[in-house]
Amino acid sequence: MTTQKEELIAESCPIEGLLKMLSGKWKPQIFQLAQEQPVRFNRLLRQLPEANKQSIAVALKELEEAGLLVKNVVQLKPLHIEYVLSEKGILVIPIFRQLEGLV
Amino acid sequence: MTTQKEELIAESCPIEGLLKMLSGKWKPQIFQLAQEQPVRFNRLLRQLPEANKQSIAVALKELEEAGLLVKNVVQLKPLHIEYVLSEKGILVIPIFRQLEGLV
DNA sequence: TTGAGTAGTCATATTTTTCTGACTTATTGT
DNA sequence: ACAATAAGTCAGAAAAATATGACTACTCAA
Repeated sequence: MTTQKEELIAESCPIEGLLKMLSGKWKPQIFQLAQEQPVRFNRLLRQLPEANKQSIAVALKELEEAGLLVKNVVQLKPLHIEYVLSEKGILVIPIFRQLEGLV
Repeated sequence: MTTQKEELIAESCPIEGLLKMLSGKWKPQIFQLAQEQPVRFNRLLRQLPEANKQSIAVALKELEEAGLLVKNVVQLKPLHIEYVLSEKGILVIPIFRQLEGLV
């Protein structure tokens, strides 16, 4: 739950909110993997063997809430739920490439 | 080498390190303020009245370590220690402006 | 019917980050 | 001499993030 304090701070500093899109454990890695192919819960558990269910579930939820990923149900039995990059997510990629460039 | 459809990416993720430049409490705000004028410890305590000494000290140290700020001793008595944007810090600004633009 | 795959949730630890208040060392002003 | 400002440091407490292991609910193949 967001406190009053956090809201005031977020309003006063745009960068802070932006960084929260991808800050949090495994979120950068998941965002990376999503650039190659849609990501799925159980596959991520295998791709990131040191991650745990909980963190991956939280990361997927927050990446979706941040508008970087879109959740999508694939009609296979059993149902597959995949997360693909949103339009916004795609726009973010070249910007992070620039940041990588100046390190 | 086996042809693995599900590739393991446990270790390297360039974005992750980049985000750490500015993730941490008060670091985005301090970076913002540093774009206006050099920042100083005690002045930050007044500019960010909800922050505490410890966090500001840590933030300044880490922003310096990340190469975004440069520490500089001003020969006033008592000595003033100010932190100014580095070249790299200046290069980061327009990139974050782009990120702000797509929200 | 049993076992394995799908995608999670939940309560409880453990770990990491942040906060609090006392303390330091040096200089200036009254 | 004493209070105020500079720039911090430190230990311990509180809060937040992350990890662990058990559990749910559905489908498929043997």
